Amino acid sequence: MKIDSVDIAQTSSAASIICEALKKAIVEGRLKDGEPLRQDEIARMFNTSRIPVREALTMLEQQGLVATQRYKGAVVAGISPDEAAEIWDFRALVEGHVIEVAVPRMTAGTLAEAQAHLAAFAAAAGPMEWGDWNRRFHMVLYRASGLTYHLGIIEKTLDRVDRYIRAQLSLSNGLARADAEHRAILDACAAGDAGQAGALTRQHILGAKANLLANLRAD
Amino acid sequence: MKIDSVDIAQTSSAASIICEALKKAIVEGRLKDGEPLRQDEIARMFNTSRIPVREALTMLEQQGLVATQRYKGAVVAGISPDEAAEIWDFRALVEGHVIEVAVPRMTAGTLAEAQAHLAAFAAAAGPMEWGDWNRRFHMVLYRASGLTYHLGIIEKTLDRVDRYIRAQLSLSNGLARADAEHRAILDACAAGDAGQAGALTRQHILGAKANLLANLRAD
DNA sequence: ATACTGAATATCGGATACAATAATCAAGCG
DNA sequence: CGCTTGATTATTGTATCCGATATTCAGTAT
Repeated sequence: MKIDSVDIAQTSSAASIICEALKKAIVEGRLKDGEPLRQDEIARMFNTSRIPVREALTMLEQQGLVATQRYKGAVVAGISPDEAAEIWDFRALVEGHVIEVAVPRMTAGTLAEAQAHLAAFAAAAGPMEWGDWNRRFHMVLYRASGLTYHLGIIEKTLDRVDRYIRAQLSLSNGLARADAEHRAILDACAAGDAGQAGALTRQHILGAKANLLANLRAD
Repeated sequence: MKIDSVDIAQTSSAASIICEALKKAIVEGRLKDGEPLRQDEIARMFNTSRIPVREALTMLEQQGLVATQRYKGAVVAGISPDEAAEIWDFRALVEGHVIEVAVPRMTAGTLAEAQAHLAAFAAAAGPMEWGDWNRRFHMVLYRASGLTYHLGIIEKTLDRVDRYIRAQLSLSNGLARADAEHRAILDACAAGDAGQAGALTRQHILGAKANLLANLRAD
């Protein structure tokens, strides 16, 4: 076999492509809470029938990103202050644990990558990029844990709340504060102090929770 | 309005009915790991077309209960020893935390209900019932926490592994040991000792993990 | 006998068409 | 004028049909 081979496997169906596109729009906050998602309209956007659209919406509903009512359609699922408070507590619990497992397994490459994401975060120009680099920074550290199941749950949870995190980063001091805390977390990781990394991560998340709730209440 | 009104709302579509039925069969272990799920076969069973079947399968895939390959179909998703180990650690983390939150919020009714489930558990006759009452016992205690998001994650995780728990309960000493540990947990709850309840729950889960891994390795 | 080739079958992904339900709106009645 | 009632429209849920892909198996050549 002397020719170069390309993996031609179509691993992605129309449904999953549509799902990913919608998910991205929701996570980035381009689709607002409660905004209805019409099957016909989406089908026309992607030049497909409604069948794959319906499967995409089914996936998103399972992920908690949209809420569907029979014969009434799907809307972007919002989040109540109570839910928000609980989800941030959950994040502190799980992400705090995962980073403690991760620290002793981090390589020089892990730390370098996290450092690079931190620099990109500081240099980024708008809420979209801030959110992206923020998330990448944390996930690189978590991924060193090798805890696949935990990581999947974390990703799902972040998908659910990423747009609120982006909004918080945009507020006054949000960016500077996050940056300082990120550096402290990374220092603890570099020092191999798992307990400290866990404690700082929990503080980071619970501090964000307090800010978020204060702002949600302001509305 | 003087007549009795019945909620005639059809909250359940064909897809969700099929999904629940398949989920029950998988969770109870009646469908074995790797067993293929043919669309038209299932469609015939429920007297529907394949469309709602496909939506049910996408739901189950999102929940991690089936694995789908494009143009090849869906099979019941098994679990590797590594995944099992990680999932039990996750359970210890989350369920341990949730019960600590729950203890101070438990009412006399909560404890009575848990007690009743314990009795039913001891009186039950086979692996199916053991599994059901075991799960109900734990969930009643967790539910007192009021932590909706955490509870949802716990339910999803238990769906994923319930058949393995059932299998473990059927093994020698599995039942007696679980019963003794359940009583200890309930006692701690009744005494209002959240820390103790959390510690016992974690032991309960991590002990089960050790048993499970020993048995998985024996194969 | 074995390995390759190609047709036949089984199964899945998607498009079109129809049925069921909800939302809108106009007409009639008090 | 407000409320109800019925028809119209919009949207969703499901069935049927068609094209795409994978699998199986018979046939053939080496």
